[in-house]
Amino acid sequence: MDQVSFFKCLADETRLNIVTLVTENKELCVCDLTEKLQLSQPKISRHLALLRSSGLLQDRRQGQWVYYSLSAQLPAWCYEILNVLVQHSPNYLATLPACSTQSYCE
Amino acid sequence: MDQVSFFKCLADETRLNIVTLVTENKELCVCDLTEKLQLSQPKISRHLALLRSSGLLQDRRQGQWVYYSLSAQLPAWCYEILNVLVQHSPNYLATLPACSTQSYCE
DNA sequence: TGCATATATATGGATATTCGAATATAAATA
DNA sequence: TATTTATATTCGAATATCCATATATATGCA
Repeated sequence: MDQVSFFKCLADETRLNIVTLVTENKELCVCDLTEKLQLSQPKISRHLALLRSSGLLQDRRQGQWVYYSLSAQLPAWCYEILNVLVQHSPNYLATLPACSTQSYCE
Repeated sequence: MDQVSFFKCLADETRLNIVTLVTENKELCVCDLTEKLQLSQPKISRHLALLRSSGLLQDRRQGQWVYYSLSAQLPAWCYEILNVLVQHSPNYLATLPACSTQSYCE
């Protein structure tokens, strides 16, 4: 994970929100993110694919659900920056609805 | 300076190098950067304009030279992230040639 | 004023990014 | 097996980004 790739991951509002939420919550499934961010499933999924192929996130399938978390292989400076991020993340992220994790989290 | 704009500033190799060098050196003129990064003057200038209009850098003209430095108005999290950056900046930045600050720094 | 140096901007083309819509795949369950 | 739920991918269009080249502006000095 080089620095430019890392910042490209964060240089989009959707991806920044995804990464912030995943960092705060350790692990989230796709429908959690779809619900919390109120965005379409393909949009979330496309950004998750980019974050995964960049090496920032890792995924884990459990039954029908796929859970995303921060990759365990990141260099230290990535974690340091993400820590700064979540400590200064915009307040609205904290007020997003929780997810029932069933039926597209409706 | 919102987070997405900040990361867009850093999501380009040229701009990342400019910001890292300026953070390390407090203040640099355009020809310093042109020389250190071995890039064309218009290319450097274009990226500097973007960094200035984003509010990340401020400029100061002294005679024919324009000196760039980090904006003094940045939120704390920006400085924190930039500190992480310079402490983990790739080694090659440290070995770039110095600038004689005369005649396009030749 | 005229010229050299330092920096900025405009133009247009190439490439990359982002999106919505449609569709595909994978697992669970009836 | 057929259906439902969860997730992923493809496609084309719109937009954004980046670059090289050419040119403009600003300052200093003869």
